[in-house]
Amino acid sequence: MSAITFTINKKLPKGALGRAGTLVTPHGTILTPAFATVGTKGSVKSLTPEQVAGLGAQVVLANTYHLYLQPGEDSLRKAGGLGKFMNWSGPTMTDSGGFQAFSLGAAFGKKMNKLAEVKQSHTVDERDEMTKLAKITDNGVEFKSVLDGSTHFFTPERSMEIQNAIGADILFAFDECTSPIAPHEYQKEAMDRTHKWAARSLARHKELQVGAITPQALFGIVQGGRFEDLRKESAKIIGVMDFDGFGVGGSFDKKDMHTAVGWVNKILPEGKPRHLLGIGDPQDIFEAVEEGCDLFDCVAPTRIARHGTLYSPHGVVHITGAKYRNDFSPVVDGCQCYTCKNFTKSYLGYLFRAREFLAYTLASIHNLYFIVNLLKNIRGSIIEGTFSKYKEDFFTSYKS
RNA sequence: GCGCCGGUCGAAUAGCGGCUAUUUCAGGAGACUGUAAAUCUCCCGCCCAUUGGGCAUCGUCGGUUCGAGUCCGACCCGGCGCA
Repeated sequence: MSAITFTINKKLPKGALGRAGTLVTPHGTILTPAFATVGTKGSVKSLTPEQVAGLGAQVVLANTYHLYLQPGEDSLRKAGGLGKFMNWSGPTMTDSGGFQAFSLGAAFGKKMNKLAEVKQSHTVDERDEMTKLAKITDNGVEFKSVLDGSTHFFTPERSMEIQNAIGADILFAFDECTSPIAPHEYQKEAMDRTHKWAARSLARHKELQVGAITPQALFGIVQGGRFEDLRKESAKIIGVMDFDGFGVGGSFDKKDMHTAVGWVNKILPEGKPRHLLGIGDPQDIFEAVEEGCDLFDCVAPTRIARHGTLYSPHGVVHITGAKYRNDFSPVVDGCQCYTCKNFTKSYLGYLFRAREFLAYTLASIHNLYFIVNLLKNIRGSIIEGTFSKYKEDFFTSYKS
């Protein structure tokens, strides 16, 4: 008995993988494709839950590692779960902490992201190994707290227990997110480990669900990096396990991420939802929806917003640019977000220069609205059968 | 008029004989994809250039020295004190 139900309402024509669906969770319904706003620490940075709901967001994704360190699982459990704690009444999800094996491990202290263009193998500087905050073994991941340096050990079982305490509607299996520059040999090793962890996550999750008052759903995560053989193998193995849905995780080659997503989604069972972890660039979203992804999450909209970069249909706007100093038009003409309906580019640029907190709030509202609304429009276009045209028009206008 | 102190890239600063003149802010351009992120990077005298190179510059003009923002002299500004 699953905690969620997923119904496909309409598919893209000609056997394409994309579809519009309805995902019902214990805390509400998500119309897919959809963008999950990221609230890592139980807060969508700079926004109130009312603002998040007001811009049309359907679901919030938080992070197990961060919430475990602070405020801690006991607090979350006593609060009645993440939703009550943060006053978000809608659906919630939690990432397992697996991503931190990458962000605090291989990527720590480096200029690296999960979409690095892959050219040649890099040598690992051993001094870097000493400073990492995450170390991976077959049993789990040893983390050092980013708050106080204390050491903690996550196993798949522990991640499930903590996520159970946090109480989100949809949980993710504990996985290892690898570096995009890791060689095939290591990707294979990490993938095999992730598969074992998936089975352990699932087993512990099922135990924890026995007699649960509010049921939770668990998504398994496909890994395999940028390699076709590994991606397909991972999709086969994870896809037959008894998960409620799936996450597609890890690193991609920026140029053909959608190809890799396609390999995976052709293999995953059609009837279950698929979440593309950590992807949120507008163009990437179009591609991934076309290749069969239903859910997305990404820190980019809120992060770049706080750093002064705003989305527009023509590409990105650096709002502090000198050319906007006396531009008293909205960021996007006709945009229905609270920010565009009420404020000018000139004012926003000024708020950033003056380091006023309102800058971060207004910019985040605009960017989240842009992405959430984009997914809403994509969904509409799938249902109306105009997806291809909508995508083409968007790409023509949008310059990355 | 005399004496003392001080004049460094938009601002504020460091430098007190040794070669690329420091840092902060302001200004300009970027980056950011399951958040160590209200963060980070680069530029910020002029002229060419593909890496790079050439020429300036520390109030002004002289001087000492192999070498001067740094030492000396005169002058010009500003502040304080005494007449």
